[in-house]
Amino acid sequence: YCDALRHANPDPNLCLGVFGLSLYTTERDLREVFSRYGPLAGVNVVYDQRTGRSRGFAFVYFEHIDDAKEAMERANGMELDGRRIRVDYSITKRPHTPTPGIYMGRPTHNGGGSSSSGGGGGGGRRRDSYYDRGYDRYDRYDEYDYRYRRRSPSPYYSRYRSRSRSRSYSPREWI
DNA sequence: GTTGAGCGTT
Repeated sequence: YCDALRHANPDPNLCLGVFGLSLYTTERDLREVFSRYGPLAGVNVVYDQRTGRSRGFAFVYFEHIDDAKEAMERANGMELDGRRIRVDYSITKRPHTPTPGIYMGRPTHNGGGSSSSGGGGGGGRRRDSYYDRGYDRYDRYDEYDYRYRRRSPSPYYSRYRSRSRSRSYSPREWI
């Protein structure tokens, strides 16, 4: 998407990215502003996982594409909480599926292993192209590692394995 | 009310 960001504007889309926000602009504030252009399907301010503060950008989902278009044009450059905001059609459509950040399936020694990769066996949800976008950049093991180091060698393997039956995810899908 | 260029988790 670097290309898309550098060059042309992303294609019109129900999801708008709003950037340059004040740290104090809330989803409610955004909803107030953007619902002027039409019904919203949702608003998501992106927060820093550690501090809990806004990262200064958000995503606004419209229900109708023409409302999204109008909002894009009218709200782009508007001032909000003392900041001039940028509004674009979103490139990414949705957040990544949250993962514990560690591979919890069985190691796939023998090449053939169980069913195909990429889909995963156990009937877990299949990843579609939405979820794959930008995946390798963000869903790194490293991002989560800081929470888990200094613990026993494989705490999650044992903990989650025992629980996994009652949970909805399929271990082999985690990274 | 740190900022500040940014396309994503609670």
